[in-house]
Amino acid sequence: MSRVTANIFRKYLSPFGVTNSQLTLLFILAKRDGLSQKQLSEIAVLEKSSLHRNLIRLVDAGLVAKEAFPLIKITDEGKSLVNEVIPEWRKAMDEIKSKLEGEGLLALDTLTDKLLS
Amino acid sequence: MSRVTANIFRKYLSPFGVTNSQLTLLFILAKRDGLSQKQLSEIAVLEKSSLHRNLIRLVDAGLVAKEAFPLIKITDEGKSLVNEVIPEWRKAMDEIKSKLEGEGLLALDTLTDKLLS
DNA sequence: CGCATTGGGTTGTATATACAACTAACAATG
DNA sequence: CATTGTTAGTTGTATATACAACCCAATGCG
Repeated sequence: MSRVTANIFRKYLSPFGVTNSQLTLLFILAKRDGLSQKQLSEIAVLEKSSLHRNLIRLVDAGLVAKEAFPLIKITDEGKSLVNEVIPEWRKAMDEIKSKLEGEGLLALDTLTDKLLS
Repeated sequence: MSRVTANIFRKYLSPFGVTNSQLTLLFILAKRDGLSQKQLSEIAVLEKSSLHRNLIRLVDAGLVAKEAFPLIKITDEGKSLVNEVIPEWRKAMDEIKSKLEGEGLLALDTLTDKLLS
C-alpha cells in the first residue's frame, strides 16, 4: 500500500520537481514556519538524519532556507510552490481514497486476507 | 503514514532478520511458488529493478533460490521463517489498525485536515 | 571552575525504491 | 533465413529512510 500511494503522489507531483517527502516538509513549514530540525523531524515522523538530508535538497532547490540556523524557514518560492501544488495534491489524495474505498472499507483487511489466505 | 506503519513492521520483524519488503515477497512465494520476476513484481507492485535487488538479498540469506531460473522459488528455510513470523506480523497489523482506527475511521482525512488547515 | 552529561545536528552505512538505459534472448515477419 | 521488434532481466543513478556512531555546544553539578 505504501508503494501504491507513493506512486500516485509521484505521478501528480513530478511536474513540480518536488518529491513526496519534500512536499510534506514544505506543508509543515508553510503552516508553522521557523522550526528546528528536531521539531520538524517529530512532526513529520522522520528520523533526524533523514530529515537532515531532505533539507539539503530543499535548500539546494531554494524552497527552504537555513539562514536563521538552527531554525528552518520556508522561502517565498517554497510558499508559492505549495500553493501551486495543492490542487494536484488533492487529486492524488482523491485517487488514493477511491482506491482504498473501492476495495472495501479498510483495505488493510483485504490485503491481510489476500496475503495470508 | 507510510513511515509510521513501516516503523511498526520493522519493530516486530527485526528480530527475524527480514525487512518489510522481503517478507512481502516471501509471503507471496509461500502462497504461490515458482514465479518469474515479472510476475512477482506485478503481484508485489514493485518495480522490476527493485525486485531484482530484493531478491539478491533474499538469495544471500538462503530464503529464496534461483536454481530454477528464471523461476524464483522459496526455500524450506524461507517457508519456516514465514511460519515463525506470522504471529508477530499479525501483532504489527493489529497495532497499525488500532492506530488508524484510533484517529478516526479514515485516518487519511485527519491527516489531510491537519496538513492543509 | 572544570568535568560530565545531554541533546541537537552531522556523517557513515545498509536497505528500499523508481526511472532510464542497456542487454540478451526469443519471436514474428518480409 | 535474416532482420527487426518485443520483453525479461540487469545495471546506473538519484532519492528516501533508518540506525548507529560521532561531534560540538550548552548546561549542570561537584
